[in-house]
Amino acid sequence: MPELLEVETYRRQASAVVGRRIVAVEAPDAWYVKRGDRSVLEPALVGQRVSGIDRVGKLLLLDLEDGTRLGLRFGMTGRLLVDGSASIDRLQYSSTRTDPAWIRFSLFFDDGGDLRMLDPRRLGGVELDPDVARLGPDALTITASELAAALGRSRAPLKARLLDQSRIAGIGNLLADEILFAAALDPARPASSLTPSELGALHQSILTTLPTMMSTGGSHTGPLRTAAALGALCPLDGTPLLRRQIAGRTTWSCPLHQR
DNA sequence: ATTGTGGCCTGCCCGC
DNA sequence: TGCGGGCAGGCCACAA
Repeated sequence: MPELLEVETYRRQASAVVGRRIVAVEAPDAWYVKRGDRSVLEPALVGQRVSGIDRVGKLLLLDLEDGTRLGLRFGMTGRLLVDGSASIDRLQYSSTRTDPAWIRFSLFFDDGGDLRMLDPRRLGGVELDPDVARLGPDALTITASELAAALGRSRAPLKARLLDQSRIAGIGNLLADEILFAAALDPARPASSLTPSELGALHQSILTTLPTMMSTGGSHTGPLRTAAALGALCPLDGTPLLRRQIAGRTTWSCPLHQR
């Protein structure tokens, strides 16, 4: 999916619908509605005003005036359209086209506007009152002690823990690689093997990498990803980058400075 | 309990 | 130009 950065962009964009009243719901793809279908969504949503927009990790939340929350998950290829326009018109590994057949879910508002989800691969979905407690602290604001707790005494690869949404919410495959690259840590290191200073470096890396990449344009704009695409040499020391599968995901790292 | 694997879906790109 | 294979930013159920 879009990772945390893209969903944060969606959140800002979706704030435009706060205060509007929902007058209709379109859910043409039953698969896309989790834990229910349109017959459950429609009575829960129609007639209600959107009171706020929230985000936890990669989950976007529309708060309604009666306390109901609608969760939007974007999977790997989901995009958001508000009033017909997109804040992100290009997603890595998704299409740049806007095929109407890919509209999986729409809300229509009393002012004539709408909010739509476009998702070619259908890996996202919408869910009424999703269980937010299953998510760990949001990566954008995680504290050092929360990070230490998230890694715990696990022998699993460091990267696997960073990707575990129940431990830390929001980090996807590309962000995990960039964070570990900037922290000079080997993604395959056991999560519990970090020294206090390495843990501090990892925390700093999360808190600086995310805002930096947010400002440069998203999860695919990091130095590591860029270098991997260009010739697979480490931008810091010129060493050929390593490409491996870790936690089941393609993983890029520098074998020299990431230890 | 923790950790790893496979599957879900579909579009796109590359090489033949 | 057409086609098959491989790839993909996520998430969940399942098994060891």
